[in-house]
Amino acid sequence: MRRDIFQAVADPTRRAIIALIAVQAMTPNALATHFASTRQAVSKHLRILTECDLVKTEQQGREIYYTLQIEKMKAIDEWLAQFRKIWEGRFEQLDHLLSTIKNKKS
Amino acid sequence: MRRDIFQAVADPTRRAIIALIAVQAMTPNALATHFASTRQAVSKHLRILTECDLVKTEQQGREIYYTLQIEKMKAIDEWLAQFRKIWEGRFEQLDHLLSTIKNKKS
DNA sequence: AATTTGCGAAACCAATTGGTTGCTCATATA
DNA sequence: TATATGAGCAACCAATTGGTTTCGCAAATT
Repeated sequence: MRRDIFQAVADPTRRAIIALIAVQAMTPNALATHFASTRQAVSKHLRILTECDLVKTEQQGREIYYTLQIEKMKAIDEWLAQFRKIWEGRFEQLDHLLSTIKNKKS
Repeated sequence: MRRDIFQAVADPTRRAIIALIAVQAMTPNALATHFASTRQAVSKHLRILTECDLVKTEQQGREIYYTLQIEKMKAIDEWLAQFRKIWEGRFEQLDHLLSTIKNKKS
C-alpha cells in the first residue's frame, strides 16, 4: 500500500490525532477517548500515519506511545513553497502598485 | 458532498493539475494531454477542486479555462503554522545549545 | 446546413476507505 | 494463579473514490 503524507493528512480524524500527539506522546486508548469511534479505528489511523513515517512508536510495558515525527510535516511545507512564492509575488506586485500610487500623490 | 482542501490535495493527479494551472489557466482538454486518463476523469478532478473553491472557471466561447485560486492554498499554510512553530522551536533550542557550547569553549 | 469539437452529466465498475465486531496475545493487577 | 487491561490483527461492511464509456448540448468550422 503506497502511503503518502498528503493522503495521511486528508482525513480530519488523522489531523486531530496529529495535533494531539504534537503536544505529547499518547497511547491508542488515550487517543480514542477524544473521538466518537473505537480504539481499533484509531489504531488503523495510527497505522496509516506510521506507514508514512509521520509517527513513531515507543513500547512501555503493555502500552504503546505514539509520537509525532514533526520533521515529516516539512514535506508539506516544501510542496507548499512553490505556491507561497506565487502568492507572495502577488503581494510584491501590490506593494509596487501601492508605492507607485504613493509616488504619484507626492 | 463535504469537500475539504486537504482531501482535494490528497490526490497526486489533482496536485499535478494545481501545479499546471498555477502557471496559467487551462482547459480540461489541455490538462488531459498531461495525464494518462480521459478528459472526463480530469473534469471530475476539476469539479472537486471547484467544490472547495481552489479553482475558478472562465468560459471563453465553448472552452472553459480553469484558474487556480492561489489564496485558498493559504488554508494549508495556516494549518501547518502550528507545527512550524514547533519545529522552529526545536531549531531555537538547538541554536541555544550550540551557543552554550560555543560560550564554554571561549 | 451539416459536421466537428469542447464540455458536463450520468451510469456503471473495481478498488479503497473508514468504520465495526470478535479474536488472540502479552503485561499488569487482584 | 486468576483476572483485567492495552494493543494488534482479521474478517466483514457500507460508503466513497477514481476511473471508464456513453450521451446530449452548445459553439466552431466546413
